Amino acid sequence: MMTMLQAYNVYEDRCPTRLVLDRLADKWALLILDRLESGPVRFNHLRRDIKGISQKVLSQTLKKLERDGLLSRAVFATVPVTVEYTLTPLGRTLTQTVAALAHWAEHNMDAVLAAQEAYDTAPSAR
Amino acid sequence: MMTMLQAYNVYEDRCPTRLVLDRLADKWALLILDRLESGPVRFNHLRRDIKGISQKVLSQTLKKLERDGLLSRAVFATVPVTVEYTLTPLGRTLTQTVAALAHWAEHNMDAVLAAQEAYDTAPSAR
DNA sequence: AAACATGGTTTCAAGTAGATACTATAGGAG
DNA sequence: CTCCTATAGTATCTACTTGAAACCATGTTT
Repeated sequence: MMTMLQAYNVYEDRCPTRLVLDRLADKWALLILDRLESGPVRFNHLRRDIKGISQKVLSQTLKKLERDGLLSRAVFATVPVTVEYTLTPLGRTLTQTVAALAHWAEHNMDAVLAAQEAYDTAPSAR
Repeated sequence: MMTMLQAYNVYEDRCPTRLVLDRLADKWALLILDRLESGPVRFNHLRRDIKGISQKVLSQTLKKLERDGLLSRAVFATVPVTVEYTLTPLGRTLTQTVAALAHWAEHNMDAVLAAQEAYDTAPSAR
């Protein structure tokens, strides 16, 4: 299948890639995708693992990611119904990049915190 | 310098990496960092290149990125004053990952749009 | 004098996120 | 029988953030 890569440009306002970037440039979406890398996870399990996310935002974010084809939703008719979220192959192509971003944050925290402190205590007029 | 990598965990609510992820999980910040990869750019040049960004948001985002030590701000006393923004070495370590994310969006647009259409036209109860 | 360029700040309306409470179903404890 | 637990969400209300537009200060061009 041939694709015209030049037809898409994230810098353009009306380019559909902006819609995708909007979705990816979302703290919760990144954390969810990263968390799903190791296998399927249930709703409340995600809620407990990703500290600070609310039920509403988790629900909304999962719905958007499913709509984008990045993860799939499987319902099991267990006693309290179980819902499992799994990365799709498309979603799987993303996680490596996403993980790199999340892990950059972990590795470069010290430098960023130092920069913030230097900035905040700088004597120059700001 | 030894760092305790295990001390940081993006899934934890109060972990400082969350602050960094908040910054990176920002559409405009990603676009700015990506745009600066090829060299220093002036304020209004960024504004024109990144279609749809407002002056206020550009100004605020640049300030945050400068505070985080990801880019530096240089003022030149030209006739209308010129301000140039440049990636710092720290910022430079990020751009490859950021570029990968932006370019994932460009490469996988077709699949995402197809998934959205399939989702929206699905007969299943949603 | 009016328009335009620079790099911003201010203001205000509108949209979004978060906290909390609520729904529905069914098993087990008392 | 009633209460508490668990599941996976939805509804509501408030507080914050975003975006659009106007404004500011300077100086050069028309």
